Amino acid sequence: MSQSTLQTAIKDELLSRIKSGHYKEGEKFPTEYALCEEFDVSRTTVRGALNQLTTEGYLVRQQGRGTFVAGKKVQQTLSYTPNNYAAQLAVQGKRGQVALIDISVISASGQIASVFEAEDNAPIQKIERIRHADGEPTQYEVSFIPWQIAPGITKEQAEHSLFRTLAEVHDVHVAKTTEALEIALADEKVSALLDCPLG
Amino acid sequence: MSQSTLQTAIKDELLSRIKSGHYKEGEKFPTEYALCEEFDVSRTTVRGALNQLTTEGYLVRQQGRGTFVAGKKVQQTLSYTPNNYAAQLAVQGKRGQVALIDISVISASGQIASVFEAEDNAPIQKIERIRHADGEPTQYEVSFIPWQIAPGITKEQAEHSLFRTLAEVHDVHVAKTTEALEIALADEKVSALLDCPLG
DNA sequence: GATTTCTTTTTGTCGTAACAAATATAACAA
DNA sequence: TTGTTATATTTGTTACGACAAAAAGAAATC
Repeated sequence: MSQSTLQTAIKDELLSRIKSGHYKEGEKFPTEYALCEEFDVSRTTVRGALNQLTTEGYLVRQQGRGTFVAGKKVQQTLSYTPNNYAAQLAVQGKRGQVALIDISVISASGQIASVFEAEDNAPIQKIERIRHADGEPTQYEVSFIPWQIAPGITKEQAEHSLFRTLAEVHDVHVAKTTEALEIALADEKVSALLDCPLG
Repeated sequence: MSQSTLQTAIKDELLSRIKSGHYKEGEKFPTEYALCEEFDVSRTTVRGALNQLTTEGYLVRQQGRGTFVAGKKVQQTLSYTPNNYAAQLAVQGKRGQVALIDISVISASGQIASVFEAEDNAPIQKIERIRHADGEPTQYEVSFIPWQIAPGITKEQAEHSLFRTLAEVHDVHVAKTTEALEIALADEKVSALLDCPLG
């Protein structure tokens, strides 16, 4: 079946269970030891699978309490940004374009951390883009999204399913990603942004 | 110093070295065993630190070759991330909330002015908001819109237009998502953003 | 009954060890 | 030189074990 590793196999099995609703959302998930027995593997392997699912946003773990299924929550929210913008433009009969200026991962600090109620140094993705309408720039936007919410893509996803899912989706066309994105050391940037006093 | 774990301590140390340019971008990074010796810890711990840095986009690892500092050319993970958003976004649509943090008018300067090809001191509307999903903050966003393009966006409109457009969202499609790469002038950006004078 | 204390459960961290898999390097042969 | 083969390096996976830390639950004490 799974030509990959044990970890991945178990992860896939658990993921399918989650999606099928076998485990109720928001509540209990089998403990590590329970899974060790069920799959007859070591705790290392189980934790590997659970950690993958956690970073991808399917599970939430808490020391001393247990592991919980994360409600479908978040991946959807992001859709509003482009959709909403497209809707606004459609009303005006214009066509939209989005130029990605910079995308990078920074670590949470100060106000950003407090906004998301995240720990310090939690990875946060920062996206800068310019929206165009009919060729003219209309909006300059900076977004901060916690890494857990929009988890980084996994190796598999990057290799196969990504463009397929993109094709299956609406008419979202993604141009090739050619060049270099700057991997900022963006701590300075953030602190600069944070110095921007709010009203 | 670091009251955290060994992993985190080593991760922070390595991260500071990366940022300080101690390790050249795009190329060699010490091997796991080398780091084991240097810090006198087990491979488990070193790998923990390295994996953190990898998922945060600072390192790229390759079996058989080694670990490398993620420079401008090795950014597979990050470059795919926006695609991932696009993929995930179109899959489902649900409800979200938007909290308006601040809306104000600033005068164009530096980077902002050049983005819009506007004169200096041209009025620009600045909007800060936080997007929530299921009560949890998922995105912190700052937008800059020239006054001529969208004159007089009031607080009410900013809060309500979203929900109105949400109704129309379904068949509206994102026309195009291009990724334009600009390398970056990060310093000017920072200072430009710093300049934003609030009322 | 309410509070404190102990015990149990569960996840987090760190260590050791062995092997697999992918790559690089060196040695050798044609 | 070129191609092949063998060897070494390096990261990936899995196992086992021990203890720490956090939370929940039970028991004891006031």
